[in-house]
Amino acid sequence: MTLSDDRRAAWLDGMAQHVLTHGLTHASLRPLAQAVGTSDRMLIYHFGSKEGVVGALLHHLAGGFVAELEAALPSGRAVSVPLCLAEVVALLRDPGMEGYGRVWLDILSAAAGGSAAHREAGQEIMAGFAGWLEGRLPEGTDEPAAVAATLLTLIEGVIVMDSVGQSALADRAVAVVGMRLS
Amino acid sequence: MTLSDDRRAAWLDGMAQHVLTHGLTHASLRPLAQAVGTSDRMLIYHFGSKEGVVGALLHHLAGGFVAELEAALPSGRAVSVPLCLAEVVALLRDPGMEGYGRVWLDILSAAAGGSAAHREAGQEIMAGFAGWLEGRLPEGTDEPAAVAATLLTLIEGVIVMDSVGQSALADRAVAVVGMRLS
DNA sequence: AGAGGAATGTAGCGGTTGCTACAGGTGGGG
DNA sequence: CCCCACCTGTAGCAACCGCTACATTCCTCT
Repeated sequence: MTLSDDRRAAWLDGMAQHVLTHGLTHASLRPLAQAVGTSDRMLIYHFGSKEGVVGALLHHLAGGFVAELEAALPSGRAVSVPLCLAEVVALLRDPGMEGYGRVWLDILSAAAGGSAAHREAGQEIMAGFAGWLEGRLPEGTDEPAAVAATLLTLIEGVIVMDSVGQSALADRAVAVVGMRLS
Repeated sequence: MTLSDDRRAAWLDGMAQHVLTHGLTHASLRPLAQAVGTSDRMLIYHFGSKEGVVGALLHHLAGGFVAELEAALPSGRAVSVPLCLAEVVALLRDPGMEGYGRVWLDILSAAAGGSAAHREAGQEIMAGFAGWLEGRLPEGTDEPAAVAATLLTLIEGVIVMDSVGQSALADRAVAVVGMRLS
């Protein structure tokens, strides 16, 4: 259980990478372990159980997601609410973020299925996203929390529409809301 | 492969019921078969493979979903766009529709994971939902298709927020958009 | 009644799952 | 030096997965 922090972080990085490309739903211990050069035996030993592995991995992914957001759009505040919305949608559609979209839907599915760990990870990711988004709203926005909630909900809808190939509908929605919120 | 239509429909009903309460992601043939009083052997025999079972089941669920929508709000058009939005959100949050929300997220997860069958089912469900929603918009709504796309995307976002216990954020978004769209 | 195809039960195959028992190695403190 | 606690490789277990071979029953058509 002592496992040096370096190695733990390296394992989590490697497993996160594996999950981002292969999905979280059907991730099993042996491929996960192979992705970081160890064995299922060791994952169980150091994390206690698969639940422990997944819990740590979800927490790691939540941090990685906000880090990715801040790395991609670090410049501070957007110049208008519609532009902010458009920027974020474009960012989430970037191929580099594709994996997060997939894992995100896996998390939602598991959370809706009753997994407390996934539900909590979902809340953690959502909180991080909401905080980052609110920080990007133009200075002096009225009711920033309400606007952020609106953008957030709409953006989640865009992710859903994209996942079934209805990006066109999502684009219309973004355009309409952008116009009404300006 | 000949399987009378009655029995096929009964099987699909039973399997749909099972999936609506136990989830689609981890549904396996043996429990599915037991739920309708047959064996995995028979499901494979009549549907060819698990893929065949799931494909038929997804199609059945798509039909069942729109049927449920029309049964719940049959009265025709809403009196205003914000009211329409509020009604639909309330309907989707009804405990009777809970199973569909869960299965919906399972479908999205699988679609994002690359399953063509789930992706197509997602499009079918989305199309049915969009059509029904557009038919509920108040008479004389400007650009009904754009408004429907907006509501649809926002509603998908609400489903997502609800699944991680952030209904409060979703409510704020519904309120804001309702105000701006009136 | 007999023939033949459709439908079904039984049993099991090969694979994967999470997890574990057992046997070692390895390194630092007495 | 030796001992003991930590770490790890090997092998395997029991359960489950989709699927299938084989034998049998059932129904229909002639």
